[in-house]
Amino acid sequence: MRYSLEHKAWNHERILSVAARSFREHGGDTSGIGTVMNKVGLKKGGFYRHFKSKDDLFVEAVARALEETGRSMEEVARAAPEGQGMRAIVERYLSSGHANAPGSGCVRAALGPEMARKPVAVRRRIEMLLRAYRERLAPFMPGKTLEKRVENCGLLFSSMAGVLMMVRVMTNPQRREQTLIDARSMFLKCFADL
Amino acid sequence: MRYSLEHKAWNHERILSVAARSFREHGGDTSGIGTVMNKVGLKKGGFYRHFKSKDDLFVEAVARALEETGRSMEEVARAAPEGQGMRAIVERYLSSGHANAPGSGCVRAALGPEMARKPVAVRRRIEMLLRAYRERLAPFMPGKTLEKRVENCGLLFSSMAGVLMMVRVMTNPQRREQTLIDARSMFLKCFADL
DNA sequence: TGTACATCAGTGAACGCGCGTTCACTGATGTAC
DNA sequence: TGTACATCAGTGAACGCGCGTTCACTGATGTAC
Repeated sequence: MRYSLEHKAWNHERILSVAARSFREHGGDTSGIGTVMNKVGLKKGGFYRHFKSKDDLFVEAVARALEETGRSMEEVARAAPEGQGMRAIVERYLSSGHANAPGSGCVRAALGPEMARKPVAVRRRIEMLLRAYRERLAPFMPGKTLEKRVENCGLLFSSMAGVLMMVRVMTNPQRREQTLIDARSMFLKCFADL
Repeated sequence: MRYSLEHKAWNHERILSVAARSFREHGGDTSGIGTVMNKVGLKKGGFYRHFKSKDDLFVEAVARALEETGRSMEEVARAAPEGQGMRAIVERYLSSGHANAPGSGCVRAALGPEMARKPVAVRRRIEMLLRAYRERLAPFMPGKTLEKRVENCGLLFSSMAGVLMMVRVMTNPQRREQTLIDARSMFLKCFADL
């Protein structure tokens, strides 16, 4: 081969990383393959050596984003005092930092409706990723059974994604922050005793 | 004038109506001006006699959608027994019917991230529309003061939009319905005593 | 060890297409006289 | 009442542009002998 296997894996990684950020920042329809490839330092023609199609890249970028967010949430929950995992998650998710950095944030809040419009085949792959995410963070959720905790995990993150998404529409930083404060206390109160 | 004033107003209305549906169904970036105009029965060149730009149409379509959803929610809340307004709203919003009809549903769940990516000038206009919506439905919300009810209205609809959006990603109708049921009882429980 | 060949990541040009926007023009109507 | 003119919603063609995808080709490397 012309390039070593590590070389290819490395570029694959970089395309994914740039796409995951670009899609969340500007939307999937607005981020072109050409732009992504140029940012990586390659020409757009080379894209199809790495991915079957743009939708294929989309799914892998969603996977990457969910893995990152999931890891971040898990870390913050583990670092919290005993029994305060969910509080830590809510506070991290509904933070100004998260609201101001969609490119490295939760993919639900950035691409939710776009995911919903994808063909069934694409959505099925995304569903599996979302299930893995729910199960990963379920241990920190309230609920008597594991099943309940997984369910609550889904509801909590979907709801918070909606709030984050609408906070990002707001133009006034004070109002954004105040809404996040209100939302944090609302979610902590609501999900404390489920 | 070539056409009467009513004629122009009527076409303006129809462009808006088609766009509001098309944007919510396929996304703003994916619905072209040409497609919208053709669906109305006009050529795309005529678009600029009615709107300054596509972003201008976007804002007016959001306004139209929020007005429709707001009216529907207000109706359902008024029709409910005394004190059951919010319950009726939650049940209508988190219904299968709503989940299956994004084109005529809540614009937050369909275009939230897209709105968040618009330039500040556009977002400011949308903010005003959202405020009007919150104030319209605040009477049915829990909260000791009007201010609290308005705030809770914002949080409730943002959260529900997140859930609706993620339900639309799901491919299995049973799972969609079950998630909506779970979400309804969660929101009713949470927002009952705020 | 040296040579011939196969592999394949990346290139660059091309494909057809639809995008948002502009503009000279049309022609039916309303207005002025 | 009849005529001349102004208005302007809608047309159709053009603008430059970027899109996703395909493909013949390049050329450095790995493999086979």
